[in-house]
Amino acid sequence: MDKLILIDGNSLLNRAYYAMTVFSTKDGLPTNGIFGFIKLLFKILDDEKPRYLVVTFDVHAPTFRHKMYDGYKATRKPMPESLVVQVPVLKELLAAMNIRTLEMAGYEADDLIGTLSRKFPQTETLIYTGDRDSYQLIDAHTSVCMTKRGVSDLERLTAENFFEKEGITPAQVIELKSVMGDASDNIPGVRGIGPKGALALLQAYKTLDGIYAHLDEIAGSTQKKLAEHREDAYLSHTLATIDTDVPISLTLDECEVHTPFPEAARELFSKLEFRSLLESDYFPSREKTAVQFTEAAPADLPALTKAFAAFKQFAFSVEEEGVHVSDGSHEYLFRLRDNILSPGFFLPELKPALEALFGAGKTAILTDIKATAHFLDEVNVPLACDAEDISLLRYLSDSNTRPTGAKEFAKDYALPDENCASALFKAYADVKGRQSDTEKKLYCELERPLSYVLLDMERTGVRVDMSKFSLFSDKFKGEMDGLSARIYRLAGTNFNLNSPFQLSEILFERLGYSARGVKKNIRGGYSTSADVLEKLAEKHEIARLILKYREVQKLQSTYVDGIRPLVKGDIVHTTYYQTMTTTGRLSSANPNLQNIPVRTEMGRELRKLFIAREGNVLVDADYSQIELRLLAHFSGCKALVDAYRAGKDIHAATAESIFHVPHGQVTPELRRRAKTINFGIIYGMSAFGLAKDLGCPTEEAQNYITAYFAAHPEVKAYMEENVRKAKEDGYVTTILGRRRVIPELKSGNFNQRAFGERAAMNMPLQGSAADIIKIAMLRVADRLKREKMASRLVLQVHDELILDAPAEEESAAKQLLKEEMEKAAELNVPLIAEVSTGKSWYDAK
DNA sequence: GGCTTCACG
DNA sequence: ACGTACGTGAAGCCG
Repeated sequence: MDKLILIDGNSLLNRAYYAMTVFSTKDGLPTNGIFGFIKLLFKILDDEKPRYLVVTFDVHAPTFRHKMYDGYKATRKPMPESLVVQVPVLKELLAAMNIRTLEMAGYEADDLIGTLSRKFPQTETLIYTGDRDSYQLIDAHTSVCMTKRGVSDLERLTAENFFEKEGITPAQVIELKSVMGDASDNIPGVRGIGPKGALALLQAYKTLDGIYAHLDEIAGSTQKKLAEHREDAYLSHTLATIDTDVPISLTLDECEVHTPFPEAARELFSKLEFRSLLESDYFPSREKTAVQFTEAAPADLPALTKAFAAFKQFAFSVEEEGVHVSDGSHEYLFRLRDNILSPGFFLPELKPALEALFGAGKTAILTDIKATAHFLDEVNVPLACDAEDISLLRYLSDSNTRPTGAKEFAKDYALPDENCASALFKAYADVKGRQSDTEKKLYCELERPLSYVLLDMERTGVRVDMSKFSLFSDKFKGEMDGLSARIYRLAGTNFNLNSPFQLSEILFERLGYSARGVKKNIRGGYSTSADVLEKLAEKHEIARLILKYREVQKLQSTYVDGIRPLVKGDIVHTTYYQTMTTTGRLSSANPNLQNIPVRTEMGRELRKLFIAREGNVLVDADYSQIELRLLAHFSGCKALVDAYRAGKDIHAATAESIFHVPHGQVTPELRRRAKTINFGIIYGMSAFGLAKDLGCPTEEAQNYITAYFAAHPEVKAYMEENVRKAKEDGYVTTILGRRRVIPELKSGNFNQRAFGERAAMNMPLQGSAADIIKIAMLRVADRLKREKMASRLVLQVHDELILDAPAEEESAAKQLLKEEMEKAAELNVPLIAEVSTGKSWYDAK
């Protein structure tokens, strides 16, 4: 007999959800319920090998099964938002797997299951649910698998074993419930009679009718209760009875399970990051790549060189164990001794082969052009051919992805590790195939060319004044010694000043300072962050000293001790990451040269470390308020546009309009506040955040926001439209069409959603500024080359570019830099770059 | 390895 | 009705 499986979708999804901790995809979509559900589904398929299977769902439409009973299900807890969002995804997944689902407005899942179980008596029917009502459906061809704890722990109840386990017949399930009721379903039953009483009555009289037919035989209070609640009992009988006559037009054939599942299902599984489930037999095994795999040795070198020279398109990847090269039909691995990429060993021998491989006229498929070029630099092999960068391609299609190596890429394409370079072929074809026109343009005209500019910047590096390190180091050490001694004396004890936990003990326990309103840390200590210390500093010398100590300690550890070991000769080479941020900005690391201090004088002094080469000057240009100008541009806000066109001080102008101050009468304090508010706008301002920054009550901050939006209605409209559209489309875009998908907007968590909204407001501004400076970098690099200048781009700090320029090129470089930066975008307000020069970064400001 | 703190735009 | 600004990288602590 063929088996038919009926699954109560909502019930099992619910069980699966609560059976495991909530986890999500990297995009923030919770998937734990779906995962558990599918795991169970696979187990059912494995164990039962059913020919037919249907998953039913409730439709939460206004019409309920029992309209006449208003309180029905009123006591059930609402589904948590992180489960609600999983329902449509599960349905989509089942559809992709070609699994029949069924839902009908006005009918609960158990009505559909009840009907189906009666509709196909020629099958052996198994019902999977967590709803005990379904026991009434058990008959000779129908059994119920009840979820116990978790999802995979199931109890199977059949016509044979049901009476033994439950002490009643399946038919009596309804009868029992009519008497005892069910609080979770709001079935009243007979008030005052519980499970035990109900069971005893049923054992004596079989049915509800039987009980009432013999009412006079029943003793005292029970009789009284039964008589009083007769109506409730019969209502309950109706409520508890599953409808087995729903008009369903579904044939058995339509319920057939077809395995393996279609390719669409594999894609969705992979999107949901269900990698372990993809290993099951329910997915067609991918065509084994016909790639031959060779562990190549230097002895083969002449032959290899010849073979490599013939490759038109090839994938190349450097891994821990060695170098992989593949032309799609043959993959070579050059194993490196002791897993160390040591340029002194083996690699130089490979040089002729690598030169042949990366020769002009070919195409290299890489996971990272810039990193590969650096690798080739070690053996002096030029990257002379065209190159494709899969990381950049993927980043442009989804900036939320974290950078990964070739092996991680290969995993997504379900190929074995040893073929990782061959997998890059597939990855490349796949990513390229999905590319939109905008992405293509951004890739070909912006990001890929930029990676070569960044490569040059990294190779060039920034010159460092080595003699300054020890001067700073000594100065900072002296400061810290003095400060720590005074701090320990005030504390009355020595402790680890760098431990926030120990510090909080000293401040809030030993010294007993008020911890009112101070945030607690995870380990129970109070926060000792700068804003907390600043409050204490009004009264307490020790807090002032700690703040000073922290500042010096930071300068010493991060900038002096952190950077010094990274200097080669007198040049420091940072690494720019092009696929790290969600907005399109670059990031810088090892060392990070994008956060060199500037805000305090002592910190700013560190910029004296970064100097021009011998006989050169640093030419430094930064955009003036590029994000605010972009806001003016995008929103068309008249006040902002007019102010910028008139060349006004924008923060003063903002102050005038929101504080209603006559022109020219803005105090420095008001201007400072307006500036903070302007920043707040760019960040997707909240009253709370603004209040924290201004150090004023939240209500006051809210008033400022209200005043700002009253004076700038177009900005308000622009922000609202951004959020609205982001919610509709799921993403926001920049001036060049760069996308950021914001999955948080769909989150069930309020904070996550609010975060998504702020990100939706900020990204178009921050991202467009990033786009624009990238254009400027390409043009600056291009012009320097065309004009055969010796000036070199050496630094990018988000809205700032720095050239290391020979003294004789100084004025040409200044002009070129300013011009290209300002011409990089045409906005409806002026785009201004302010340029200055100096021997050091400190002087060039 | 996560948490806290803090440097920058 | 819920706790916050947007985007990064690095250091030190602590388990």
